[in-house]
Amino acid sequence: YHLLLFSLSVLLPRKKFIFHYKNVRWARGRNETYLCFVVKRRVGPDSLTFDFGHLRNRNGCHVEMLFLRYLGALCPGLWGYGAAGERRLSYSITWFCSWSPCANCSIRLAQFLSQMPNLRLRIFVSRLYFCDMEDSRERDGLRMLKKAGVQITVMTYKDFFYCWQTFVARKQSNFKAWDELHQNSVRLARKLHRILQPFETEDLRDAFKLLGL
DNA sequence: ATTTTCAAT
Repeated sequence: YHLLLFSLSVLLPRKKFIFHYKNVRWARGRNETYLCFVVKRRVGPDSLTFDFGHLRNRNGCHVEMLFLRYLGALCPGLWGYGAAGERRLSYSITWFCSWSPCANCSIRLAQFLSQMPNLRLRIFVSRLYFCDMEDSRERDGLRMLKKAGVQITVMTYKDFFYCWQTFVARKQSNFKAWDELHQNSVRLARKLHRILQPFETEDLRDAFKLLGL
């Protein structure tokens, strides 16, 4: 586990971070997904411990599922197999992913989290994965995650800045925003907001459209 | 105007 955690903690090369987290509309060649995470563990009323690192998808395993595999090592006591009568530890995990989760990962995550009331998950995404079609399974998946209590947010400048400071081998260089970072982030945030609206709203909108209102 | 996606070759 020590070896594992060490390998998770290596900082991302600058170019790799920029290429994979760039929130461009047409993300050609981003055939990998990166996940930068911060794990906070509540050890007392006023004290926390931190763990952080990054992962990449490997061998056909999506990075979210890879993260779940490592969760036991990252979050000791999450499953409550400590001493008898000992309370389960509470964790909050924030991750920053270059793509939003696919439908299957969303379903698996939602199922998993429903059994883990002591685990809070916040997901920041740079780009939305296969969410163009109104009826895409990925859209359904994101709604399921929200229903499971996951906070899903599109990354803004401050999030990229934070990631740069935290996960990147930046060698004292400051984060420089790429062209259209802000516009792309706003566009994607609006899109995500529409996706996460309850179904009724879309139904109403369709009804209004039908009525010509 | 059109372009892409946790590859496959």
